[in-house]
Amino acid sequence: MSQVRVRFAPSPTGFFHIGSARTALFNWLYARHTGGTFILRIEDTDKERNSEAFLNVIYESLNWLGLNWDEGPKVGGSGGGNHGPYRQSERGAIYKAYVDRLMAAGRAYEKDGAIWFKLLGERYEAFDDHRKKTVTKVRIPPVAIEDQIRGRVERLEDEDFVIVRSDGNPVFHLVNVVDDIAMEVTHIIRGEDHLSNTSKHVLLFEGFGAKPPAFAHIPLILKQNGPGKMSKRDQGALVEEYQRRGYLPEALVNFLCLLGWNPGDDREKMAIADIIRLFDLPGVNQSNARFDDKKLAHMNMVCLLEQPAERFVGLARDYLARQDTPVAQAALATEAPFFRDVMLLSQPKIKGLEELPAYTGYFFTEDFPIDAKVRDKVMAKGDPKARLGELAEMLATADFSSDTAIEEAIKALAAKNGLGFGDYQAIARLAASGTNVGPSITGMFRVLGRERVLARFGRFQ
RNA sequence: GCCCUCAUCGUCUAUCGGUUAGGACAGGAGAUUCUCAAUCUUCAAAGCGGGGUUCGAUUCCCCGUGGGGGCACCA
Repeated sequence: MSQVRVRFAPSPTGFFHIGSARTALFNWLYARHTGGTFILRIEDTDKERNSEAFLNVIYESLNWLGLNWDEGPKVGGSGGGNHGPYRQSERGAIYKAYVDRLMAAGRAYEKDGAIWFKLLGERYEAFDDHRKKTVTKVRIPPVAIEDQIRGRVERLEDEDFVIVRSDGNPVFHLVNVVDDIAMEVTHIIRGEDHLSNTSKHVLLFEGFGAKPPAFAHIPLILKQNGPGKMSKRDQGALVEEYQRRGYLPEALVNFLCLLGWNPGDDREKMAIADIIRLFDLPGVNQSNARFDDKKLAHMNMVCLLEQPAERFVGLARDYLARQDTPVAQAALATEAPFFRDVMLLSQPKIKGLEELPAYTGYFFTEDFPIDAKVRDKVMAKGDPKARLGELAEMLATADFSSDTAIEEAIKALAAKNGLGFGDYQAIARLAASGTNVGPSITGMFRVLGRERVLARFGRFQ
């Protein structure tokens, strides 16, 4: 029975946080690394905040990240295992049975309408400074765990605590432990914010006569600016935002892996298969990590550059299809080969798919804007109108079949007039695209085609 | 206030007692190029403080300081 079973247990709040994503990721990696089972369990005991739409946020984010679960909701008919149901809202009877066992064993009692877990030891009264009242304490030895990441951690738990509220609802600590026992979870990989809860959990495991699983508390992700851990309200905290902005899931996954873990050498960009092979719990860092969107953006660019042509064109199409702007509509309405050419011309130049509309807009309409500031700057130097005329005349009969053919033609023209390529470049770009940034003008001309280029030159004032 | 935990460039990190303390992102400079990116070269940038242990500590121990988390009939 050395089969690893790990679980990711989010509660459906309507948001899928970057920190949750990493917790899910580390659990998933460990399961895949060990050939174990990755369980998705929904902690939806808070009925007020629970809804089907909120559940979908979780499913969609996990799916997008590629973190498939072996047991849990939406897996086959029975949840992919015989440990279901996997939503806590459907496990009430199980919790009740476990609490009854505790009561029968004298490890739980009722007080003020709630059910309390009973610590076994000498009792005494003490004044609690924080709560400003006298409480009953219990003398027991501190609870010690051997954390897979932090080593030995000891903490004293010296008060009975509530496990079922007076309204009949079981509390987090109880359901969490009961489910981990019932689902035969072997490793609990969770955020460090739960480290202080672990003593309660261990006591509960023992109260149920169960051997506590291994614990691994991973460091937290701190917000980019300001103090504290990242929370849902922080800029860039939601997974769906990256999905919406056209980030590649493998880029986010790779980035998240590096926040608190590394392969032990200088490798950063890695295939997921390699990460799975190299990942292990003792390799996880102990200190919190600050989120860095610049590094994420860089990782995304690296991934984008690596994409095979057809995949990139597909990604670009998918991204634009979600935009619902005139530019995106126009782009999608063009012939597939033209669309493809434009995207492949842009692939090595952009840092993210979200730059696409602004970067390629002028390819898809004749009604593109002319940047006034750029125009002023370009027109102020030399005699751009004359250069444009010479270029138009030459291009009317030039070979448009390849970038190099166009390049040679322009260079020949420049040489003939005792000028350089640069004397033609700026005005040609401005007339053809309305701006001063973009792919090489030779590529731009080839893709636009002679007719369009000359027409744009002709219209340029 | 109490408890737990962490500590290397601005940021993410490597180093498992002996290194010119390495890499990446961000930043500076340069090269290249038809612009902008990318790319290449290059510069700047770190062991929180104080005690120990040791021939020798970034590395091990203690104290302090600082950061983070937790102290509910929230999850």
